Amino acid sequence: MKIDQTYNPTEVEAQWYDFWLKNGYFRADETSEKEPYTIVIPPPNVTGSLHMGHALFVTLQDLLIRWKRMDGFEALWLPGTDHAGIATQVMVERELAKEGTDRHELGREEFLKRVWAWKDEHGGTIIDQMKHMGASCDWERERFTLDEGLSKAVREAFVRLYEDGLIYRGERMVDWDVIGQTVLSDLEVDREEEMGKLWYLKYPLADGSGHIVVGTTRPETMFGDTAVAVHPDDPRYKDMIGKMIRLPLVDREIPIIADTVLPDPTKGSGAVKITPSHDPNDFECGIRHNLARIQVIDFHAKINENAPAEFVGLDRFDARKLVVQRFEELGLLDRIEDKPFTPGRSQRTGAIVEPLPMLQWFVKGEPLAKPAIEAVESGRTEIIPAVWKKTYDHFMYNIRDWCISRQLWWGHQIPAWYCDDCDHITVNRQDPTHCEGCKSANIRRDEDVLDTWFSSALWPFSTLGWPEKTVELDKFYPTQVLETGFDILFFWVARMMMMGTYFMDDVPFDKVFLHAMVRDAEGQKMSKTKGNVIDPLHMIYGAQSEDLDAELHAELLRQYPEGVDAQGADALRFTLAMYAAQGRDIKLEVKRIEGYRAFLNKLWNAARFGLMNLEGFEAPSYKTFTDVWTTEDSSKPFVPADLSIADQWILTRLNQTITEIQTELEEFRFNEVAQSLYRFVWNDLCDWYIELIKPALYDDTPEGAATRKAAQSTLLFTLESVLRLMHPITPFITEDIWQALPRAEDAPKSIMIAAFPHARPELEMTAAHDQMALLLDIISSIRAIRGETNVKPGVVIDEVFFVTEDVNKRAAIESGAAYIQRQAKSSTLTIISAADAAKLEGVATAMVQGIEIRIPLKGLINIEEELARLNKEISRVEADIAFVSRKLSNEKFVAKAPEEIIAKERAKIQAYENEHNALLASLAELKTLEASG
RNA sequence: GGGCGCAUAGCUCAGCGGGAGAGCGACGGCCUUACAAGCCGUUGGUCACAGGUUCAAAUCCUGUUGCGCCCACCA
Repeated sequence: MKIDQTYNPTEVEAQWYDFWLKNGYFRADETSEKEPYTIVIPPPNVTGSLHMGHALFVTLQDLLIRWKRMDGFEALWLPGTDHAGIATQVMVERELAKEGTDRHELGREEFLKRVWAWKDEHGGTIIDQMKHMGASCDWERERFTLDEGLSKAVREAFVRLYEDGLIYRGERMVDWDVIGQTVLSDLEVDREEEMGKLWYLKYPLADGSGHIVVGTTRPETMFGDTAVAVHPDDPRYKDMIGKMIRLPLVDREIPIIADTVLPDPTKGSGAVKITPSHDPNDFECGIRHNLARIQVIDFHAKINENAPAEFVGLDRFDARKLVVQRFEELGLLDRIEDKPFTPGRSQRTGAIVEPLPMLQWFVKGEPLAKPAIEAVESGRTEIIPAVWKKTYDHFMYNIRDWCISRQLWWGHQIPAWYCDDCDHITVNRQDPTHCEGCKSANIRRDEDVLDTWFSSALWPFSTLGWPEKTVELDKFYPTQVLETGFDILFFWVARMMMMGTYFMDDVPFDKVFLHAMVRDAEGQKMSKTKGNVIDPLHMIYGAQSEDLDAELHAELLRQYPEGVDAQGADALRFTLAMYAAQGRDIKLEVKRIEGYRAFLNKLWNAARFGLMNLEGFEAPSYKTFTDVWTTEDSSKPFVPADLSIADQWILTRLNQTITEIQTELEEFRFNEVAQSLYRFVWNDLCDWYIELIKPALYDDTPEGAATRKAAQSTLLFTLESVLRLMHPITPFITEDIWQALPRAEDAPKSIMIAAFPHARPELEMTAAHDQMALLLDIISSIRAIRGETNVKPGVVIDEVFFVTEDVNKRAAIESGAAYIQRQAKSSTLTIISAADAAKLEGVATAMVQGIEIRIPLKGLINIEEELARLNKEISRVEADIAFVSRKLSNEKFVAKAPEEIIAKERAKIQAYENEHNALLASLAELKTLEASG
């Protein structure tokens, strides 16, 4: 049982995933008696590949699942992928374009075959990559939003919502993606402010009595104007209401109408051109006044034949220029103002969307939102961090109907049939053969598919077999936690809440944990154009410079021209957990991943040290040793004999760490979990405990056998326990080491099915812990004197004196002398009285927990240095005294502060004064010594 | 236009009523038989600014400034 001399993450991580998989440890049993703990994965795009955002959610969700699995729950992490309508379709279309064809030439059926082929070829990539992260998903339950079962769920949901009047088809103003050739929902349109212009155009009155000026940001839409609206109370235009305008360029007459809703006398010229076909406001205004709708921009953003000949076929922005030019030529351009505005852009294609009135399918927002709001309000579902609740509420209270139809082929085709002979629409669970209204066989199915997010909204129950009443659904719904990024709070989380409460009559999850966004070290979003992408797989397996893309990874190459070393999935996971403080951007630095790999190397070496010193050590039976974690039963306490105070100290620290981690996990404070582990492993276990027990371990005499065995037991127990605590974050290295540790026959086969530690009262050995803590303080203090007075590390200090009247402390020093001697490189330790201390000449002094430490110099210590050190100490203590006495002399403080605070301050000042006196005495002696040469 | 968040050590961030913490960096010293991917020590901060509440404020309240994000039919 040995492990390699150096920690090689790639080697360590190679074998264990298959081992876990083969043993079926990831499988969740729906018939189990155990309490369920379910997380559904946020399904990544099926054609995507792993990025840092995925790496973060895999880390956090796997952490939760592995923890709960070890903790005795029936843990289900349900994986799957999303068909990602537009994204996937666009990729295949791009491929077709290279072949010089397109989907229309291919036809719907052939095209879909191509997409499925693409999916089959590339769809496994991201799943495979998640496995490299260590994801312990129940792969046997992997789902795909377009698979048979989920398609059935989508169909059922659509039909039911339609039957219940919550889905309707209607003509509404929608945002059209002129590149993607589909409508988009509000959420898929991004708005970013840019500088634009506001053109003031003169529209001549038909009777020749003058003109009216309208302001517009979109002059090219004027071909579709069907009115100009003014406010009835606007004195400037009162007399013009009812008059006709002769619309320039198109030579058509349109009325000036009075409208109280739209025109704002303080904005623009106060008169608004009305283009019902190309502006949402104008659309509404058109309905109010029964205005005609003339579409002048087509679906490819070109001017159509409703405009004068010279404009037909022009791109809308070219047309804009020409319109302005013609107006200027006609002397009808009043003026131009600069004006910032925010055009809507398609999130996917970047195209400036064109608002158009179209017949589309919608889901009603309000009735579905109500119970979802209620669920969060009542605390049934808790959103963490709580700040997001406001955002959720704001969205839900202002929810708008959701446009769910898309003019794509890749997706769930809408189950609606239109009749050519009557206007009946058939919506059915089964494909109909004829019209439900007139029985005609001339029916056509709606060509459109559903928004991808419609199927995602059903994910927490569709993946468990809904609409069938399955055992899985019964066991695992509602899920316990939804863990995802806040960027899809509206797209996904809110909609799952709505659909879950509607179809399942219960929320889809108890808790929603929203994590931060992973960005680069400067806080910039990772993107190809910025060249700041950090690929998780490069971090895990390393990347030679030639593996890196000059464009994509420009920043990384700048930092690491030679490429990066393999850091391992464990180091990446530990780093991401460490970064996962609530409600913040994650500014990922490669250096930090390297730092945590060093931490894992530290753990590795601690284990190696353990193994080297456990040779021949027989592990006690699992049932009586490490198995203490499986039970709260105190009849099975952990009681190795002959524990040293160092042993008791580390066990107490371990127990304290377990307590901390328990709370931190429960409260999703993953960064603190990682921090507690880091501190315990590095500072407590490695820096102190291992050093403290070396003499005991190296002692193979018969007299030392008992303490040696106690140290071995404690070391093994501590290592074994901390591996379990770390396993949810760093599964590979912990398994690898754990498998190498001595174990009894009856131990479990894998750490991942071992029990997660809970704090145990019998490990809280306070007296020994405090005694050891005192010794550690003393050691640190002597080391500090050595360091600051330039005593060479190799030099042994002959004599160290301790002054204290406290019997307990005297006993502690006496019994712990060996620790001090070794750790602080000192030989003779003597406890003396204050009177004898006064006789010492030329000593360095320090104060620890009321104990004076005095080290005679005798050429050992540099006097200059010691004087400097003393003076620094003295001014520090004087500042402390001043601070506390100021507080204590404040009458109000003494009158109003709680008793224990005051008592604490009194004790403090006492201690400071003692220290001060000792230091002053030492200073005086030192000066005498210096004077005498 | 409305809403939310953030300003703490050179850097990245914890802390969120009782005397400012970590990691990295910097500086000094060590190849001490687990680890130089290491060990020992040191340094480093008007906790953005201005008021207020309190015996006590980095922490609570108000305002200011600077960044960031979200929502909004934005002539």
